[in-house]
Amino acid sequence: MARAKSPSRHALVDSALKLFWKRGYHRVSMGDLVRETGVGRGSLYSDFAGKEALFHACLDRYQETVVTPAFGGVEAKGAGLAEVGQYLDKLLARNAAHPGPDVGCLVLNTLAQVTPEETETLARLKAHGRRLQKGLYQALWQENQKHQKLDEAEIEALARFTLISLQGLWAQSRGSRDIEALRQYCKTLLELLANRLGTDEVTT
Amino acid sequence: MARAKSPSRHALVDSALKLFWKRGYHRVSMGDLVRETGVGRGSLYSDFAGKEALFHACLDRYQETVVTPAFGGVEAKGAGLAEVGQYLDKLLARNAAHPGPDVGCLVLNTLAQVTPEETETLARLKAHGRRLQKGLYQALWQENQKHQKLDEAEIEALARFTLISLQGLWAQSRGSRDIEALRQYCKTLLELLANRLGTDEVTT
DNA sequence: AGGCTATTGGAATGGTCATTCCAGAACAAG
DNA sequence: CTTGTTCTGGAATGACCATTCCAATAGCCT
Repeated sequence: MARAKSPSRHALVDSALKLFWKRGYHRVSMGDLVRETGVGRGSLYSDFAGKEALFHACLDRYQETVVTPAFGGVEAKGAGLAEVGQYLDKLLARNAAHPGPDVGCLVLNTLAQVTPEETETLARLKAHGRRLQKGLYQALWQENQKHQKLDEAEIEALARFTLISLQGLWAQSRGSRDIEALRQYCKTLLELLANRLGTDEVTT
Repeated sequence: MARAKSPSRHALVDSALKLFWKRGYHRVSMGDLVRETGVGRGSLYSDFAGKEALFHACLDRYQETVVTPAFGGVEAKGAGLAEVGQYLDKLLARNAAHPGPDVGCLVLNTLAQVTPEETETLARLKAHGRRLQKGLYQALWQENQKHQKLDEAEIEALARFTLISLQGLWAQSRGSRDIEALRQYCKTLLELLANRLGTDEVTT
């Protein structure tokens, strides 16, 4: 029936994801996507309803191939502050690997450009936030078991704080090449969290 | 010589600022600006070299009319953690005053959309970051005088952390209507800072 | 009023973009 | 090879945009 698709669907989405991530949704044209993916213009429109649908596929793939590998450790059963530290290390390592100004987080970049009308896109961004929040809550809860200094509401607040604060890390990484500043930020964040939870050293 | 300008130059820039702030640089067209400001198309181009120059004027005016009123207290001589708390209160109050999803911070919104080529714009954004960083450093330094728990390098790191973390607050405020979450974030941030500085209560 | 200058807003220009269309190429099966 | 199907990529379409131009207009001074 169908002829073998030249680049597999995953490869296609990966190429598109790379472009969207680097330049942001609005700065990528369909022409760019045709050039980058190697897939014909007509085929793009028969595989996806349009530019926005393709972007949604990219957001989903981003969760699988970027968020899960980095954040999965925090979501794992029994994870604590140490796993949060490892997550931060992964973010820093990715940042250091890039040559130019970093690309930051696809979700956060999109958030700053999206309009209230693009409800489908917004829904995906919110789901991402809930995912991180939940993972952080579990890890902090686990860590709190050691000394039981906080009640559940306080852990909830601390997880929320961490999530919002982390968004600053991504925003910052877009504009600055100063990796040392980012490293220092991560170190301070971990110290503050450890301090509040009563854990005095964090072993990564 | 010159005829009185219909809306004063400040009023013109204020109108443009409002639009840019709400919708972002790329989502505002010159047609929008003509409609909103009430100034003729030709006049806009004789007063400013183009859209980007007008935007730069808006960024400058943003510093004067938005940043200074909110952040000036932190920059004042002798300011400490209490003034940082007042600054956060002002941010929250502005957020609560808006009906729809908040506009966040013009500088941060722009940061997510700007390209590395727009050097003039980038320079202004970086200057903004330096301004906040400096103010925060001074306030934290002042607060640290009370108990002298930290050395200067640690204060520097704490100021950097606070700055990056605050960027998350603005990012978050764009996507969510959950003011309570923002309030909780501010509360937690202040507590963490106070804790690290040895100040146990923060009176605003 | 009459002349001068600054301002105006509509039209024209040249560009980019998403999306649609379609004629032909590439492929598989008979 | 022939037929039927899928894929391709260039061209066409219609929309939007920044910028430039310019004839008409509105205010100011003498």
